[in-house]
Amino acid sequence: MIVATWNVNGIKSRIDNVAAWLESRQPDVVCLQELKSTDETVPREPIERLGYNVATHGQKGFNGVAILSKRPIEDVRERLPGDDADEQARYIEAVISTDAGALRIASLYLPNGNPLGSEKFPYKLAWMERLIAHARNRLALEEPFILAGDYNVIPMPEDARNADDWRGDALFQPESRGAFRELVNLGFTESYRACDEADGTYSFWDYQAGAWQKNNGIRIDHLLLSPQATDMLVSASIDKEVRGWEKPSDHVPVMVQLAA
DNA sequence: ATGCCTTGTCGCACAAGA
Repeated sequence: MIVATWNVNGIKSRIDNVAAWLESRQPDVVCLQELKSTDETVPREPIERLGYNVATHGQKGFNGVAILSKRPIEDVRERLPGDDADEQARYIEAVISTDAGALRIASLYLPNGNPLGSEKFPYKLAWMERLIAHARNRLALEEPFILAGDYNVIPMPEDARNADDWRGDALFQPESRGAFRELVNLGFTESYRACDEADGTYSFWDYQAGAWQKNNGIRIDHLLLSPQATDMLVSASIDKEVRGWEKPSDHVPVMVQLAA
């Protein structure tokens, strides 16, 4: 089965691209981020027509995450635990039954954190601490579990075409990278890196300054696999050609194939 | 470069993104 994550930068503006990609790639489970829509205004029909169930946690204008699945979506939970005052729609988790048993999957949109010096950077770091605490609890269940989404973290210099351009950016701060490392080191496998894919393939290219044409990208969309999910890992890949489509998102789908 | 695009908003300029 194929499990993917894709920050679509507005589901209403991207619905034709999303439907075309679903139809051609036929993924089993897809985590979406940046819906920029409420639950009521997400265009479900073009997705459901292709055979997908849809679970959304939307928000007007900003954020918003979803899980699409050909199989039934069960036990849906919204919001990351740890801060009841946090109103931003950045996390949804559910359980999906497969031929190999139950798979727990989360779609997350980690805060950007820019600009440094604003309240946004400590919010990002606090959100990462909440994610680490929740992930620790989930790993204790010892089940196949995938944390997929837009992490807004460049893990290593080789995950950027020009790492020096990002030295002053929240996505490449030592604190951001350290928290990401701490998360992975709880026992997750960062699937794309683990599959030893070649450097130079990214998951985001800015709309500005011809970043796509120059391949001036960064790899910030990741699928983290629990040990039980890692046992099923066959391959990892990035559908970078989607960035060259008409009216593209600035992110492209990242995916794993699992033996299930 | 506070720049360069793109999306969404109780639009007619601005916030937010990364």
